[in-house]
Order: sequence, then C-alpha cells, then structure tokens
Amino acid sequence: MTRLFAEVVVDIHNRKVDRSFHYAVPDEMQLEIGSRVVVPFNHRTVEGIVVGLDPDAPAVRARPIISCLDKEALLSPELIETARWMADYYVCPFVQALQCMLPAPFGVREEIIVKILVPPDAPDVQALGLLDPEAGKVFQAVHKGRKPVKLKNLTARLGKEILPHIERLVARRLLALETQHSVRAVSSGALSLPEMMRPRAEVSLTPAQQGAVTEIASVLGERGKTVLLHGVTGSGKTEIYVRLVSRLLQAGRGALVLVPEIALTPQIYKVFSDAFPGRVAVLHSALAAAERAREYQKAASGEAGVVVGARSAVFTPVKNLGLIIIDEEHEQAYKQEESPKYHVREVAQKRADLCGCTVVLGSATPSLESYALALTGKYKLVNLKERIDSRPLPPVEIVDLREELLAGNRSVFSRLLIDKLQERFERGEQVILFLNRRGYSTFVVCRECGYIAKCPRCDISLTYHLGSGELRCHYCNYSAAAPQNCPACSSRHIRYFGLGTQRVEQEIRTLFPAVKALRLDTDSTGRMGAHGEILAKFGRGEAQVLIGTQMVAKGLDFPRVTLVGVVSADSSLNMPDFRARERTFQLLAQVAGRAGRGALPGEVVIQTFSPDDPCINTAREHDYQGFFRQEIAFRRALGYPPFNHMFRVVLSGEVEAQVIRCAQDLGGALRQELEGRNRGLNHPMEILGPAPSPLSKLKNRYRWQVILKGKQVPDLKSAMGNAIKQLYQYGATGGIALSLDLDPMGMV
DNA sequence: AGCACGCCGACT
DNA sequence: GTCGGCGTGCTC
Repeated sequence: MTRLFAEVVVDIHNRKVDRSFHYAVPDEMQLEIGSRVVVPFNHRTVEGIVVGLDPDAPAVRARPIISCLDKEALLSPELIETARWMADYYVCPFVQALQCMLPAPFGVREEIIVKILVPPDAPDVQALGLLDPEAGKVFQAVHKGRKPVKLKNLTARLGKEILPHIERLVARRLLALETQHSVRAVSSGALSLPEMMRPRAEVSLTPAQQGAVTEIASVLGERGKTVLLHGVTGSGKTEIYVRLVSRLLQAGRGALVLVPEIALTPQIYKVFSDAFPGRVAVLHSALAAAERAREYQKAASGEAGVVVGARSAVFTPVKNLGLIIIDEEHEQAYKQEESPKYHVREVAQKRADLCGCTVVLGSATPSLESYALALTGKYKLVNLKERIDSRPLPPVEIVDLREELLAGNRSVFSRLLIDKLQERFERGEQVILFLNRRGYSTFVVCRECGYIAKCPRCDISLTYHLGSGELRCHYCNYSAAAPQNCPACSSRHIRYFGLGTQRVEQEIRTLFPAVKALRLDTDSTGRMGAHGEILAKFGRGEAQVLIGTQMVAKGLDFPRVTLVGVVSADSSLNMPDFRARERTFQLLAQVAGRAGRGALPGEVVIQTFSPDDPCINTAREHDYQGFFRQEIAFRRALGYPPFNHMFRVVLSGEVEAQVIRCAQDLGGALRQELEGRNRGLNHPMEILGPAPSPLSKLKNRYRWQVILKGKQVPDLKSAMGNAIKQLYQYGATGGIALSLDLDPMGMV
C-alpha cells in the first residue's frame, strides 16, 4: 500500500493545467522533491517535476507515478520556491519558471535538417522553374547557402508559408529532410582563455580595496542583505570579489559569480580558477549538453564551491549558497527578454532571502534603481573612488559633429580624431573605436522618391552589409540583394546613409592603409570562439585598431590602448526609450574606461550631434553623481522607475486591424478598472497607450502595447489581470498573442 | 496542450 | 447506414 504522495507539475504549457497534481509514489520508487518523473495524465503520458511530497492522501484520486527520471533531485526546494515566486511576480507559467532552472530542457530536442540533393542547374530544377515558379524560388533560396540548413532557420528567414513548397521539393527529390538530435557545436574550446590576459600576479590590495572588503565582509551572511559596490572602471572590483569568495569558501559556503554576457565568462573564470583551483564551475546557455551537465553536477555535489556564469546561472543549485555576486549589475542583459521575463538582480535577491545569503552588486555605473536604493540605505553602499595605482581616468574630448559638417568634413572621423589616430599609430600604441551599430550603412534611401528599404516582415529599415552585398534586417535576419535602382521609381539615385562598424573599418583601411584593423561584432564572431581569437590577436599587438559594437565596451583590459574613440554617441541616445540617456551614459563611461589601463596615459574622443546633452557632459567629467542627480530628477518628474513600476502588455497578431482593436479594448477595460481603484490610492495608476509598439511590426506580426504605471506591483498586476480577463470573456483575443513584461528594459 | 466524447453532413 | 467535421471539457 502506498504511503507517500507527490505533487507534480506537468510539462504542458496551458494556463488550465499550470498547477500541481497529486500522484501516488510506488513504495519501491526512489524520489525527491525536484526529481523529474513520468506520469499518466488524462489519456496520455507526460513528464513532470515533483514540487512537493506528502504522507497524507489527497482528497482526489491519485494515480501512481510511472517512473522517476532522476535519482537525485535537479532542483532544491529553495529553487522550487523561487520558481513559484517567479510565476507569481512575472506572471508566467509555473512550469516555465521551473523549466528555465533545469540544466536541460524536458525530453530530447530534435532538429529537422534540409539537405540539397541536386545542383542548382540540374534539368529537374529548370523544369521546376517553369512548372512551379514559387517552389523554384524557394529551392534557389535554400541552395544559396550550399550547405544543409535547419528547417527552423529557413522558416525564420523566409516565413512558414514556404513549408508546402518544401514538401513538394522533397516529393520531387530535389531536397531531403533529415532529423538530427540537436547537439550544440560549442565545446570547452570556448572556455579556453586567449593568452592576452595578463597573468594573475599575486595581487596585493590597495588600502581602498582592503577597506571595501572589510566593509562588505561585515554584512556577509546577513540574510537578504544587498551591497552595492560602486567602483570606477579600473578600480579592481574583481579582486574584491575574489577575497569575498575566499572568505566564504573558508567558512564552508558557496558563491555564485554572475557576469552579463557569455563572452565575459572565460575572463572571470580564469581569475577564479587561478585563485581556487579545481573548485570553480562555469555555466551558461552556450555550453554543450554534456559539459553543462558536468559543470552542473560539480556545483550540485559541492565539488565546486564557486559557480561563474551568465544570466541563467543564477539558478544553479550551489551547495550551501552564501553569496551571489552580480558584476556590472546595470547591464540590460540581466533581464531575460523571453518569458519568464525575470531580472537576475530580483531573482538573486529572492534566493538570498530564501537561503540566508548576501547579494553584492558591482558596477562603475550603477543602474538608477540600485543607486537610489543605496542612497536610501536599503542597500549598503560601498565606494571605490580611485583606480588602482591612482591611475587617472582618461580625459574626454567631445567633438561637435555639426561643426565638422559646417567645416565641410563629411567623413566618418572628425579632424581631431584623425589627428589623434595618426599620433597613436606613429607611436605604436593601440586604439579602440566604438560604434553601436553593425553593418555598413544603416539605411538605404532613394533621393528621387524618398523610398526607404524596409524589411517586409518588420517595420524596420534594412542595413547594408559589405561582403554579402545584401540588405539585412537586424531583427528577423531577412536578407535581400542590395538594389542598383530604386524598387519604387527605378531611379538610379539610391543612396546609403547611416554608418555601421563595417563602414568604420573600411574608412580606417582607406585613411591608414598600413594599419591593421580588427572588427568585433556579431557579424565577425559568428563562430563561437572567434570572439576570443580576435581579442587575443589584438592583445598580442597584431593589430593597432579594434573596431566594435558594445562588445568592445565591457570588461576589456588592454594596457597598450591609449585612445578610445566613440564614432557616434547618437545612435543610443536617440532611442525611443526613457532609459536611452542612462544607457548612453553607461556605455560612454564604460568604453572610456578601456583607455589608459596600463602605464601609458589614455584619452577619449566622443563624436556626437548632441554635444550639449547632459548625459554626454557628465560622461566627459566621469561624473556619475552628476549624471544620477539630473537623471533621477527627470524620472521623478515623469514618474518613471525607480519611482514607479511599469507593467507592459504587447499585443501582436497578423491582422493589423484586429491588433489595434484588441489593444483599444484592453485600454478601455483598463480605464474602467482604474476608475474604481485609483479613488483609494494616494498615487494613482496611469495608463500609457494603447499605442504602436516601438517595433510596430516584427516577423510579420503587428505589435501594439499598453503600459500600466504605478507604485505597487500587486495593484498593477491585478488591474491588468482583470482587464485581460474581460478581454477574454468578450472573445476579443482570437488570433492575438499577449506578452506581459513587468518592468521591461528595452524598447519602452 | 492533447485527446475523447458528442452531435450533425456527404459518402464507400 | 457510417466516416469524420471540429466545439467542449477534462486532466491528480
């Protein structure tokens, strides 16, 4: 007779079954909370996770569990509790929150590969071109890559309308489909560290660092305590992290060290594994399944007391977790953009609450949210005001591009920047050039009729790329041949505007033919590992210039870099987002911090059309406080975070009129909902929209949004929840997808 | 989400 | 007569 019952959450994505169900545990079955199981569910068999065990029989009939997939639990009760909180706080399915904590997805993922069976000039193909021109086009598109492609990539690029054509091409034996278990191509090679990293000498702490360690150590182990370590670029925050972790390990506890991007894990891994050989694990989403399982095991077993990783590593079941460090805490990448749309900082704080540990946030440019909390005393604020060895922060010069234009300089570089580049190259020093946009030209315009090349599936202008000579959409990866004549009026006056990193690279080659340049952006690092190779080359001095996007702004430490040039500060400043200024300041401060990190002094040149913007001026003075003061005043005046929370709903669908209608209905329901609620509130909630989303069309779906702003998260969620419920009752949501985001980061 | 049950149209 | 359309409802 069964004496134990399990609460199981099943792997089905549906709001109606997004809860636990009771099952009988067979006597002989080994089972823990957090194990994955196979259970009978209605008329089928599904996977699930045990989230609770209970000796008492439930009121309902409990069918027996079929089998248990894990001898040892994959999730701790503390993590399951965190998932429960996530489901509630971020309004996502419980099962989804649980899933994003698992080291591997449920079941085995299969990938369908499309193979090409005949050359493009085969007689069959030519016949097809006449019989079935649509299918012919699809075949040519598939063939362009010459290699087998994943069906998913194909439909992502060309739309799922092509599926019937693919079927016909398979029937005609021009293409073949094959299934393949997905194995990520990334190997531990991705973890190998470029030799450019300076060897880790036995470091002694500066008095300032020592002071910071002592201060933070005084609250280590305080349940749920958060420390904000505000240290300028080059002030040696990493070494402080090492000392803190060292204390923790000595006390028999574990630590999590998080960085905002996978590309930054090798560096930080090196630092920690040098300090604590054999006791560090790495975890991030680009690891191959086997490696990930191995690293996960190291952490779960306690063999590794330190786990280094990117966003998803915040869920690692570290044994006896005592400290979570979030480096570069201001980074947007800490917010997951897919559901569950969690923020690592918030999840870490929840875990810290549950397991009695401390959170340390580190940044040279803290998020406004964090710094505001530090000023009120909610977080403990620890300052590091000086760089190591009292190296000065580099002087920053602002170039007004309007004046350059007036002076007749239409090139990518101002006269000042060209002079300084020349100077560095003559002295054999190195330069980093930063620009926030990849590609060659960011938009293509017809001078005759005003036509702008736009993605047919997204409401976004196409970027021209050298090499392939194509126009590409940076949101859905659509590509088309660059036109010679205007597709609208066939005039020849097609012009390319707006510069990207490729253009900067080309300009450098033209102006300084003898200089070797390297480019670092998603285009040049397509292959995993290329990122490290490019940096290694630059570190060995095989190139004088490194040109790149955000990738060059963060964490790099090259002592021979004495000049940093920001080709244009405007692209990030002009984004339609209330955080645009904050992000621009952070970016400028971070990229400026790459200069003068060695014995040679550095300097920075920032080019912009808005030289008077306060965020650029404060960045010039390396004045975080000044930036904070003026930005927080603006946020307060308009009621933006951190003074309010925002809850954003994006409605998307293929029929524009339906989407608009639905958004307006939601807006109406919400207004009604607020009428009653706001009466009792000191700080009334406020509706922004309905309005087209800043990306008003994406992958053939029209997007509208409604944002609700208010002090209390539960109020926002219940008001929005009721409004959405009404919408469903009217049946107004057919064909419309709703995406909910609490405190969204980008594109607001 | 799936899968069964249920109650109405055109077919071997 | 029945094969099968997809509306509705349930899953420990």
